[in-house]
Amino acid sequence: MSIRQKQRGSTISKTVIPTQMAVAVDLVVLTVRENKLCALVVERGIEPYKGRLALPGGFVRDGEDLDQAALRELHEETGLSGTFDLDRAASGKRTNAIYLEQLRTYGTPKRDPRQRVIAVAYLALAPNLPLPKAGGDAQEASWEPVSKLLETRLAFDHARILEDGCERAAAKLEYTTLATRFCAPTFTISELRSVYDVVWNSKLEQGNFARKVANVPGMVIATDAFVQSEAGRPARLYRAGPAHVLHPPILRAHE
Amino acid sequence: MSIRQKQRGSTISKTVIPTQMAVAVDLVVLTVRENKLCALVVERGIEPYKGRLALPGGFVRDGEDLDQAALRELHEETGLSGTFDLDRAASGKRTNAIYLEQLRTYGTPKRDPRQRVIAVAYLALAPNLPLPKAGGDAQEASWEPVSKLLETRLAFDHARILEDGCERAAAKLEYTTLATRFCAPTFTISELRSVYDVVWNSKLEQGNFARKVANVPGMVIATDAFVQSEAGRPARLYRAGPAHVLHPPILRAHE
DNA sequence: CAAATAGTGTCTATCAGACACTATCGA
DNA sequence: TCGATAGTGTCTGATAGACACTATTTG
Repeated sequence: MSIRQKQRGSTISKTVIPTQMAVAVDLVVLTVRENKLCALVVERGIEPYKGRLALPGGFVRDGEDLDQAALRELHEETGLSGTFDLDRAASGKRTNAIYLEQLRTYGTPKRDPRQRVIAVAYLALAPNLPLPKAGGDAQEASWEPVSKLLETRLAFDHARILEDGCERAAAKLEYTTLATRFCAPTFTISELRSVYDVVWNSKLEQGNFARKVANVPGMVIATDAFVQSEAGRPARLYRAGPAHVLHPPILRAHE
Repeated sequence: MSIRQKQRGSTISKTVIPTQMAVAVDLVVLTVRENKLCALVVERGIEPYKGRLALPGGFVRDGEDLDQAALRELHEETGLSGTFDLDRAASGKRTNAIYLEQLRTYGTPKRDPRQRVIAVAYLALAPNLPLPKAGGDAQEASWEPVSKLLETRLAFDHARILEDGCERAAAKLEYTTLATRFCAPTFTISELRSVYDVVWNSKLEQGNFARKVANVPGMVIATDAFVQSEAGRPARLYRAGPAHVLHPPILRAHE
């Protein structure tokens, strides 16, 4: 395949063959477990970084869309299915599909010592789901607290990617309804607040948060079911509403 | 070069050679001219899409960082220099450097009919600068109103990329101080408000906007210079302040 | 003077945050 | 009964938006 491309930006016309590179997708799959923000990681079985923890991912295949590749890798690693669809709740969709969005692309020349690899990172937000057992269809992947992962040395530039993913998630909670993606199909307001507190490392006031969420049109829809926790008054269950943007936003305390 | 990678997600170990692809950077360079949001475009001189308008861009070179490639292309197309640095104003930096940030990556298999090309798009925000004359170091690039470009048929999937870039810019004006990047080193509050109005297609109330901007700590710094326009009271000139985030944000009217 | 633009004062409705209070459960 | 959690009432300070008003220029 000898495709030639006139190089731009030069008064003297040159023809160059564009450098070919490998393209991979890497996944930052976040969830909340035991009041900690956790990410999905796999242990690398081969060099380089053999034995280190890494974000799940793999190479984009010939003729495969980037988004498709991300969905495929997610399924291969977790056995779970994902979706780029923003909608939920509407028309009783009880889908457990994990929300995905493109995060950022990383292409520093030496980020993979073997060869030039361009990594298109995706961010996924998952409810606290049990992973299919290792040894089955999926490779052994595990949830690990982000704080711990950022102390251990992740493979490649995955620490940076993970940080960027967490920051994106935290930012999106401010002005979108994506927090509900961390929750099961039905959830209590306390569970939703816990998502905010874990991702933001905050302690939002319980009463104000409940009122706030109830007043954002389309964020949550009350069901007529309740759950009883350890103690206290039973909490009403809600499901995600049709709204995507949070208006007005829930702002983190800055500075 | 026969690099092999164990394919993940399969119980039977396979080795595959990752597909190699060309990687390009494409630039959405936005500015405001004559009260219209404009983007930088070039006319394609070769097939495919010969004669069509396209976003400036080019292939990433061997050993070249993605960000470097974006800076290089920007310089080749406009003769101007860019920066990923968020800071401005502080310590009297009178840099005219155009702000850049990564936008999104586009990799649909058939987006380039010649071969698989992964395009890493960058968003650049520029003040209304004259472009160096064509025939010089830079190729002939021109500013065209975005509204017009989205009616004409841009090459490749560049209409989509342009739309995404505009949406990103509009969103960022809400909660960052990037609007000042559309302005010259010193500017009036009216000029800054015009940036918002053009990008958002809004008509913000003049008095409230001025107060708002003045009250956001670190957004703008008053100078002791004034400018006289056609008629009316002379307007004070400001320069960009050290703040990056806008707190509280300036929210668009939604719904 | 009028017209135009810059900038401030002021009022109202809304909202965030603090915190008290009520509601409803288990033990 | 107490302790715990869910949810509401209420007050205060800050803010957005509407709009009137003042300030300073050109013609």
